[in-house]
Amino acid sequence: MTEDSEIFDQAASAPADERIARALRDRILEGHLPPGTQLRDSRLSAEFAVARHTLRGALRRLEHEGLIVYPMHKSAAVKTLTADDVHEIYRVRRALELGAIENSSAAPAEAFEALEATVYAAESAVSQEAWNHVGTASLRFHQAIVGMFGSVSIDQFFSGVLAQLRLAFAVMKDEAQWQTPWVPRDREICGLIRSGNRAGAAALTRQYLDDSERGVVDVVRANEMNQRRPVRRRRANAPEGGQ
Amino acid sequence: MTEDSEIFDQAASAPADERIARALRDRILEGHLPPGTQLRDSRLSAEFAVARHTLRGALRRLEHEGLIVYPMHKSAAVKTLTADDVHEIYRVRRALELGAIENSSAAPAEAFEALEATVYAAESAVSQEAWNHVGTASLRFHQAIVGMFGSVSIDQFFSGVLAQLRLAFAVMKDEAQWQTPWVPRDREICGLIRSGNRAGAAALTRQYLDDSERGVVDVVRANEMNQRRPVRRRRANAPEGGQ
DNA sequence: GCCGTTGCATTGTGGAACGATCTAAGCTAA
DNA sequence: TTAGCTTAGATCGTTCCACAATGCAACGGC
Repeated sequence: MTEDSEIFDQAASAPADERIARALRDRILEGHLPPGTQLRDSRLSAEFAVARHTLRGALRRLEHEGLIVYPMHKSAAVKTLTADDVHEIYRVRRALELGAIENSSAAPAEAFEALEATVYAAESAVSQEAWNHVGTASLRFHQAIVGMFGSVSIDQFFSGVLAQLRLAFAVMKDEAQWQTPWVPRDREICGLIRSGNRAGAAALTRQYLDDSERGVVDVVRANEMNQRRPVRRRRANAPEGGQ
Repeated sequence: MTEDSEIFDQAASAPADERIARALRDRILEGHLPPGTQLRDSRLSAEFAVARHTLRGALRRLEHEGLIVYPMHKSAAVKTLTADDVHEIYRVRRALELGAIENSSAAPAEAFEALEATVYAAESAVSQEAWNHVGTASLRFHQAIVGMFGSVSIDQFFSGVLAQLRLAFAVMKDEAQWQTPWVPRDREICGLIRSGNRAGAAALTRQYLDDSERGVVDVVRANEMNQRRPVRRRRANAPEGGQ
């Protein structure tokens, strides 16, 4: 309810560049704009019916969030994760998630409730076979882990990092089957944290992150192989594949 | 040398947004633009001889870094830290600095060398009585602590948080005398980390952060008292005090 | 087949303009 | 006098247009 009204407010009164950034972000994270898709500002400004300046502002936002790259004098493009990017993401995950678990004795009760709620949501998504929500729900659990720090800036930062991780999910053929096995492990970690077994939870999480990183790197590497042949741009006024 | 050329390159070829953002950031962090200073885009665009669009881009950057506030339909202004802001900053510092210390066994040797170098730089600043550099040098030590994670994104994030902290330093009357006492404590923490005494280093750092937070909150609170009477804007074409 | 040249698309930035909105001054009325 | 309303000006948010700078791809010479 409060969340609905908040979304509505932002959609209505937010500045145009933020609205457009949100729209593009959604398209990217839903996988409708696969990594590598070129985002030409003239085309997008026409599509969203805003001036080029405004659209560029939205692209700058997404660039800062790490969802797109925006080189000088070149088109913006949806970021294609490299293996190094994935390693960096998991460096952050290890630092923050393990740190938050070590520190979980200082977390308030609400934070533990939030953990439970997110795991339950992920399990619900699995049982309802809402496969495309499973990955997001699982990430929300890990967001809740880091949320135990109680710091809004860390939450925002980590949220951006996980958004980048979803770039990798977006190119998976069968995301559902890849995501599902992690949920029981989330449940187990959640239980250990709530029971106060910090060392156990940390050990399990470390293993979880190692396994997950390996898996994601494999996907990214496989994709690198596929995209060895560079997609060449159309000349003149050809209608451009990627939407 | 390499750093010089890098700075030169950026100053020459970087987009105008970034150049101006850098200039304003420097002015703010040096204390030339005290918190609360209004940053009117029309005036600044004239001053920097760029279009308003370009300048607004720079302001958006600084807004994202948390150095200025930029409300809808109101002037941007240098951020005035509240006590809550300070608490948030120290939540981040506790999470990352203590986490990095706990994790320091996994850090490479270079990271320990970097620690040593930054502490030495701070001590040099003290002995050379370069008072206005002491605070920056000390913060660089803490940046180096977090650097032990080996994650560039965490480094960037933490760098932004410490920049916000410098907003509080900027309003201090005698920053030098405030900063100096912390350097010996930095030295002690550095020694404990390098000797592998993680628990000791963590305990000392925790106490350090508690003391530091108290001090900064006092400064911020005192400033809040002073600024109870709002500075009213000039009408018409009065030349505006700030900068 | 390789390499420089050239032309076009696209980006980077500047400038002017207009409506929207906020702030402050001025005015009216109790 | 003072509270409240009105109004004018300043500033922001956005758009449109223009032009130089840059990069990319096709073209042509060797």
